[in-house]
Amino acid sequence: MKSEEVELHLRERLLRGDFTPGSRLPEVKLAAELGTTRNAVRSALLALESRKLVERIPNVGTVVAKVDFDRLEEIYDVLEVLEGLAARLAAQHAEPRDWTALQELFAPSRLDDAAASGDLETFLAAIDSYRDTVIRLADQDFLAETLAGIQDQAHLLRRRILMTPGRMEESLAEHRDIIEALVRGDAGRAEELKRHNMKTARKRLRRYRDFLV
Amino acid sequence: MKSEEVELHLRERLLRGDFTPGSRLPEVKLAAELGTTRNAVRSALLALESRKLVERIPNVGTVVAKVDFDRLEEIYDVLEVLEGLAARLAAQHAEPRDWTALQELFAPSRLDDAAASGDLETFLAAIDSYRDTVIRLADQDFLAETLAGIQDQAHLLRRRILMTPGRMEESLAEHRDIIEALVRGDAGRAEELKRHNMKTARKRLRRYRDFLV
DNA sequence: GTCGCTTGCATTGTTGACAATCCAGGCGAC
DNA sequence: GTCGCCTGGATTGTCAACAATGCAAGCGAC
Repeated sequence: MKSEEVELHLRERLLRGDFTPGSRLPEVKLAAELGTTRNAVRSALLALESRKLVERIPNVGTVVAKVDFDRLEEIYDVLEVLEGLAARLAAQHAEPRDWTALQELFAPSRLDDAAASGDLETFLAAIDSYRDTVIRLADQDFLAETLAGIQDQAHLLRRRILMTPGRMEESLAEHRDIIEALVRGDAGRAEELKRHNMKTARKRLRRYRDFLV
Repeated sequence: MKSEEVELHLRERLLRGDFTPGSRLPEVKLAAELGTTRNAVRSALLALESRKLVERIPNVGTVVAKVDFDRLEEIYDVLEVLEGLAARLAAQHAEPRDWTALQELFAPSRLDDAAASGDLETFLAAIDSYRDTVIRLADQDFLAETLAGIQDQAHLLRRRILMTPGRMEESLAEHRDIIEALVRGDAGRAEELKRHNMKTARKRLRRYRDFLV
């Protein structure tokens, strides 16, 4: 198992929440588990540190990054303008027919059941489709990379925010509005609506603060 | 010389433009130059790769990152919304008296000579003061880190854009407007003006494309 | 001349052993 | 009992030697 595979593997597990924040990630143990060398694990952890997914304390060890609440609010501020930018660029670059798949996915009554019953995985998959489509149509590699790096850090919280009462319905309605603006090619409105969507997420982050952390 | 010192040292030189893009950075040669070990250089280069300042080609070597023009336009799109965000947050968080130093620095006729005579270093120092002040007053660590990482990648071009005819005067006028809005605490206007400032920089990037690369 | 092969060099990649560091637990002085 | 010291174990950090890789120059066949 090469260093990059180890990094990918660990990243998956970290994003899924398999490791509890603050728990230790000893190089030798991981190397044994994954059937690889300590160095491969080591450089993978080094890379994950630069993504802020783990924290390395010199001569002590590596621990899973803790979610700092104030920092998460800051992350959402940044995400707001960047996701808004992505929506704007996508609206500018795309043709109406580029949106058909997304339109169908978010068509009336298509996702209402998932939202009402709290089917997180289905709903998350839909939101991810939105993201992937927008980022692809925005056609900006640098923005895509930047967003990916930031979203990694907010990934765990995102799931929990969606689990707060009524969030899926709220988010669903907001995304339907956004997509409508995107299809119309109304870049300014799409940006505005996406930023609004991030703002409402951020409000919940603050409101349910004690439950989410 | 420890790995982090090597990284800092190389970063300085890369940002100053000491190495021509595409030139090679052999681990052994650098280690000898800096009086350190190959390992220290190696991990420094690894870290610089994640900042996109150098490019590492497996089994071949490390080269100074080339400036890809399309990518730089994308970077400026992202910088536009993030610097705008920083200005907005700073205007929201700061008191009028927080701006006195910046006001004095950008006071009428203070920087006009530097702009007119093309004194890049003086002018850059002033712009850096603006940045530092805004980022400090915005008081958001995450935004500061994100911006720092991105600005590193655009640093070389920034100097060249300022050298295009009339840019310093243009930028000076724009910054005076921005600062005026900041002092008034007009967050929306400050954001708008800073974004405008980045847009005019981006226009020059495009206009002088062939000269800048 | 040019194509393909080979050989040598420069460079990075990997490995294993050893050094440095930190932390916890135990032990003794008071 | 508590404070301070010390020691053992766990973990990361460093190093030097060796392996693997890729590139370019040189050489020969045609």
